[in-house]
Amino acid sequence: MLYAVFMSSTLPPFPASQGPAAKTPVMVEFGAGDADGPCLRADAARNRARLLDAAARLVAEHGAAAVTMEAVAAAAQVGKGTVFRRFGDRTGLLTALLDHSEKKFQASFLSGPPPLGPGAPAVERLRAFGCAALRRADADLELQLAAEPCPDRRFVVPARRVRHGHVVLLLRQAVPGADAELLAQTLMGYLEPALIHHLTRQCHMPMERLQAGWRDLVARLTRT
Amino acid sequence: MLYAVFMSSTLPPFPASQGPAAKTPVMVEFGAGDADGPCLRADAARNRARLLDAAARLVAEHGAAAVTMEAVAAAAQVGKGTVFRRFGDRTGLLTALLDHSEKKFQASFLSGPPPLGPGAPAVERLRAFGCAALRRADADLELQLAAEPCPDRRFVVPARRVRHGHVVLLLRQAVPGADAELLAQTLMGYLEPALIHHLTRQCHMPMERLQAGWRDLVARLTRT
DNA sequence: CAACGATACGGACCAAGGTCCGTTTAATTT
DNA sequence: AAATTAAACGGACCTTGGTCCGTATCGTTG
Repeated sequence: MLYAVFMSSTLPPFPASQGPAAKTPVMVEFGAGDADGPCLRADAARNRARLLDAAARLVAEHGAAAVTMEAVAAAAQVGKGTVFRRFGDRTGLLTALLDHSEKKFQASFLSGPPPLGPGAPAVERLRAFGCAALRRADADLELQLAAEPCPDRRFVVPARRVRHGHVVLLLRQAVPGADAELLAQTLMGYLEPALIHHLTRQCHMPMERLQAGWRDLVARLTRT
Repeated sequence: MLYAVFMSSTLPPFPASQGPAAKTPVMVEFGAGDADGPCLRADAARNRARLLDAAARLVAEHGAAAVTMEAVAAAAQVGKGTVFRRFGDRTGLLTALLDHSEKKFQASFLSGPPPLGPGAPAVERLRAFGCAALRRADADLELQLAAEPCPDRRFVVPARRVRHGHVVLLLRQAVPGADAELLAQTLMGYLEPALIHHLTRQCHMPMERLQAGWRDLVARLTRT
């Protein structure tokens, strides 16, 4: 798969910008090791696990807003600096928390059974993709909202690039003549957590309406 | 005009959550006074002007990132608390900075000459609206990015509601059978400052492509 | 197993947004 | 003009994200 490199959103955050630019940061090696970050040192791995565990507990017990970097550090019995070294920033930590389910989702549309995975016609996959994405977003909306990065990073987030790439691919098949890039961005916009939150929680729209909206959207956009 | 109440995005921010809920906050009175905030006390008005002036100067000279609440307060020779009382928060201040041009834009599509204003067929107005919005966004992207509120307020911002309402109206005319609400959200998503920033500044797409994309989008969505 | 270099650790420190509340001042009433 | 009151003022203070760097630890090499 061409964009498999993007799958893990918890690579190394970026080797901590410590000291001036004279530290030869060893450049992140993609694809090393297995699922999680490429072979951390023993203590680092242990702390990472403790931190994620503590963060998850905080979310479960007091909501995403309670996930303060200091609170997490304290709950994991670890120094604050450690949290930042491991996850870069708050967004990174929250994203790591979402990583597992996001990867499952990715797997399902990259290589799962049709109509989501390969095997079904592009338009049908597109339909299924949106509905699945909506369901997934609805599941842990609060966390996804809290994990949203600042505006100028939002489109560079690995998870988003994977989804985007997928939609572009499907669109190119489904509607060859069009500007797939832009069409894909439009479709992705419909799946934005902030929008879903607004529509479902603030406007009280039922999920079915959003899904119908997505199907209609796909229909209109792919109509030749 | 039905949604004229939303036009000024610099009403009173919200009477500062001072003290417990026993202060009878007098409820914001819409539509009082003229353009700017409804008849402030003399000193308040003076300070407001000074603050906006100082903020604008800071943006011009050192970019939006330099617009620190303390920096603005200092530059305007005013206490920090004053800045917050007047504008609520950083987003409020930045939004106030954008208010003037936003109102001009609103006027142009609410009551300006066709094809933007009333008089042209809905689809045509929709096309014109997007292209104008794209141009406007491109003008002071940095500021608009910096003014973006947290995810769960993004859709409640007055300026956004005006635009949204307008698009819904046009869509209802142009494509009667559809779910105009959702279609409008989709279209609005294409005009999101963050997206425009990504496409033009990070992907180096020319503005013309974005505009063509918009026209295509409108064409597809309004096709019966 | 001792020495060593790379990596991780921790918490003091900084910056900036946001709140609080005692004091001052503009407007209104008598 | 004095008294009164609602509103505005200012800056100390709190919280939280993020940085820095001296110290401790891991894992490897001789």
